[in-house]
Amino acid sequence: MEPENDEKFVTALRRIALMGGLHDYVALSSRELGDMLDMSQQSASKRILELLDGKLIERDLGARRQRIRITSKGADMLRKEYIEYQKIFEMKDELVIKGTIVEGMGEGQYYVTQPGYMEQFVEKLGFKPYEGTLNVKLLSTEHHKLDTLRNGRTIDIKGFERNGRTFGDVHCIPASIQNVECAVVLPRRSHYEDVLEVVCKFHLRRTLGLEDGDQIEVRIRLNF
Amino acid sequence: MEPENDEKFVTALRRIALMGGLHDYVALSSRELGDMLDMSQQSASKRILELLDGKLIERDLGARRQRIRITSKGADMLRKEYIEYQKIFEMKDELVIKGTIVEGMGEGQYYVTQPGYMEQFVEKLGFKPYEGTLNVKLLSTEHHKLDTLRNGRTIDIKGFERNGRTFGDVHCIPASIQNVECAVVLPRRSHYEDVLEVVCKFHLRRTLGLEDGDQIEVRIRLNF
DNA sequence: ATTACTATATACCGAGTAA
DNA sequence: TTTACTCGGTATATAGTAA
Repeated sequence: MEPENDEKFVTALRRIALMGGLHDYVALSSRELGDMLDMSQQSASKRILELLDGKLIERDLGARRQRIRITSKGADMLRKEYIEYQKIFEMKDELVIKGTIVEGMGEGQYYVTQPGYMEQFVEKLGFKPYEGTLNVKLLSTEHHKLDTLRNGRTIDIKGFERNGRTFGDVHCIPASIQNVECAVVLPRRSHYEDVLEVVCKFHLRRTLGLEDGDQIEVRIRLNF
Repeated sequence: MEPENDEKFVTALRRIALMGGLHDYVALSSRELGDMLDMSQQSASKRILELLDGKLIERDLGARRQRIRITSKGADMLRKEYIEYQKIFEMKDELVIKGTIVEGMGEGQYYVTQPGYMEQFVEKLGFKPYEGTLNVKLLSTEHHKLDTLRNGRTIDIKGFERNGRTFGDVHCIPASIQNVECAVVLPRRSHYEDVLEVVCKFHLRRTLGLEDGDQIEVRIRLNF
């Protein structure tokens, strides 16, 4: 039983993040880090080497001062803890995400109407979706909330193959827009998407009178 | 230079908090805690003793299963980290608290007009307060935000004595209500108060046309 | 001033075990 | 079953120091 001691890494990462290391390289000597963490320069230097080894930070070792930034792997580690704290202190069961309506390119309709998905939507979401999706582009300030969603419970729609084409797994969460029940489809993590696709029993654009560019709030139910 | 290793304590506290230990005693054996923290039963037992020693948890050592809850000191430790994560991920510099206008009992006026306070208000807040306060009773869902405020920066007004009566320290934070600049006075922690007193250059009730029972939003500036 | 190696001191963990 | 002691092995920290 090895203790897998993430904690000492996260502590250092948090310090670096508070200096802005999530967004850009920050100049940070081992002595400064040591002071912040209440440890010696030597230990801080070692900690930095460990973080580098674990690909949690990247370093630009200049002649005088090294500059450090947090990798996406390191950011994930921090976010995971943040989400735990949110659970502890917020105990919220809904998350509101703001975004604007954008034009769909028809793929929504193409995917939703695939029988392989449609059957599962009906069974797992409890309604037969309208044959098309509403696309909501998230405001940039809301983007990080996708990670919160991905770390919570989701309704998982299994992928399938059809005519030699692969349709991947889809992860949904129940939601509502202006009190109309619906479900959001989480975008793939890898593509760094910022558009939520919303499936609904009704034609949301018509029902709610929405047009491209309108700003809306999607209320997502976390503990369904 | 002793490393003052809070981190291992916070990690255990977080685990306990996720089980509900902030709100009530939770049954938690040293083996279970050990499993959750990836450590042995022996080490978890030791960790529990350390947490007890540091008054971070309280324990009800029953015959079969011990029950543990987090003390207010332990909760503070967790909240402090939570606030760091909020800083990292939210980068917010204001906090909006909702509440309703309630009747003041005249104590606001009594206190504000004490010269010992008034002089400091003028000096440290930058305005001469109207001789009375607006009392805002927080919605119960907003109560926890007081702790966030208490952990951030405050403008501290020193207490004093006068005619044998003791006037305590007062902690203020700059804020605004409907774009009118003001400052909130944090209620004493010990009394578990849920009423914010708002001091302002103007008579807020008259200026904003507020009446008892009206719901308002107080925008509090965190990084003044 | 840096970073980071080596050697030594300290802290920590867990196996064995008692109550 | 519990909790928690002692003890020995190991991991971690720092002082001294090189580059």
